[in-house]
Amino acid sequence: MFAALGDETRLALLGRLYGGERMSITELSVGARMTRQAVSKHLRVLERARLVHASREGRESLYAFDPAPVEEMRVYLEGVSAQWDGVLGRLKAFVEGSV
Amino acid sequence: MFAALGDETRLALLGRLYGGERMSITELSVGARMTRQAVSKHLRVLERARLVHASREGRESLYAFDPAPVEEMRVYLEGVSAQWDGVLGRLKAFVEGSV
DNA sequence: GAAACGAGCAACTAAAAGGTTGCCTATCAG
DNA sequence: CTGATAGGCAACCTTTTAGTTGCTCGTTTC
Repeated sequence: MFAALGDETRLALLGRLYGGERMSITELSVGARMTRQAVSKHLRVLERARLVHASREGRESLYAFDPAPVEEMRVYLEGVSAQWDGVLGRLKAFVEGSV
Repeated sequence: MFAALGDETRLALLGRLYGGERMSITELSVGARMTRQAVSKHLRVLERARLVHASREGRESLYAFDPAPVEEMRVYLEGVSAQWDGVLGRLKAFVEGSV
């Protein structure tokens, strides 16, 4: 997931889908300075990371933002922060104890 | 920052520094199945992302985990989640209103 | 002071990622 | 039915990234 987000183009795509609107590949390609195929590839990367999902509708694939992974990451980082505070606390205690 | 975290090796390095201990490059290279130079390069990537910082001590560079960017990201994602809930709410209202 | 250790730098190779082009299929509109 | 539109697939090129090797330099240690 970090890898999927670690690309400006993909972040931009997510930004456009973030409004909640479902968009086709061609639609998403309009602003981008790259071909439809390139956009398509990026969307698949995002899809593999579950940040986005597609649904075929007639002749077009509509992509939509998927918030679950973001939420999961948020929760995970909360844990990281909390544990790190614990680590700092123990280090502080250790240093003070050894003076 | 996403790009920096989007690499297994670097995540592993962060994992080892996460304990709060400062470690030298050679120390960090021990478990890794790659050369010291490769580890060194990864550490610089992490350093550029401010996830880690080094301090020279005699002939060795000691690297330490830096929690600030993680915290920033956590806060940022909080905003993302909150706004997204807003987006969903508006969409729901719109759909119901248009029926 | 010499051997050993920790690390930096530069050049190089290999592999992966980002992008393009060309062609083909399915769907929609006239 | 025909033409235009949306997209998939595969081959290809180019740039970046991950990793290695060889050499050099400063710091310890004996």
